[in-house]
Amino acid sequence: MNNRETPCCGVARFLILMDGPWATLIIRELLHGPLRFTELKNKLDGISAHTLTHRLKQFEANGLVTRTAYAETPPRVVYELTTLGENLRDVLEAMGKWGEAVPDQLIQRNKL
Amino acid sequence: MNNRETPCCGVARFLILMDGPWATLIIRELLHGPLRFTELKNKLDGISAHTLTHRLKQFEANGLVTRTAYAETPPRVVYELTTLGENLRDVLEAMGKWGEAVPDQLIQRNKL
DNA sequence: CCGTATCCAGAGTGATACTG
DNA sequence: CAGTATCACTCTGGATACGG
Repeated sequence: MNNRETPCCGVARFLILMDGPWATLIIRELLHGPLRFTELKNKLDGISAHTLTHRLKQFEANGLVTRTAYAETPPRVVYELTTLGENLRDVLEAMGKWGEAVPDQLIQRNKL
Repeated sequence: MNNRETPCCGVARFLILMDGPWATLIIRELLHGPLRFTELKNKLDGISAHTLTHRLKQFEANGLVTRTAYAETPPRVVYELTTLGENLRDVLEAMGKWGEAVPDQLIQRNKL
């Protein structure tokens, strides 16, 4: 699926950047506005600091999120979507709309 | 992220059903119309029979795809989207639209 | 508060070879 | 043609403990 010159379609490009189950969930939270590390961690029930750090760094490297650290004590770090990240809103909304129309039983059968 | 009574938002529900990098790509191919196993495998460059079988079975179990086997020699099996699967079109289109707007350099830096 | 370091488990996937 | 079986690898992600 990878290892080709340049991904043909936009769908594949989306998938490369939004890799893993947490990626989309993190973006969703940030669509409501900038958040601090701990706020993000609290909202994303079940995510580990390890994973959150990893995903946030990847997003930052890919230009979807900006990281702003304030030299205070205690430190304060705020994550915010870039324009590129903001543009994911349409995709997330389409996902959400579809997901809400899915019968509950289907979700139940798959690990949750 | 999982192990809660019932997923709160539609986004999470989408992610549960569309798990793994190939899931979305398979659906995208089927949006163009029904396809046979081998046709699907050829269009999805790099996918193994193993993986394709797995994903297809999962889709079938979740009611996103129907599987029709014709008792012929050689056998012919056709996969087709259900209405639920068809409804993913909007989501895929949003993804594609976003992905096409992503600068090439970002894609290059991540394994491809 | 905001991470990082390390170790480890599990899922998804690929390669290969084989079957009805 | 349409899978299945087996093995092994990679990568995400959790747990825990520690550092700035």
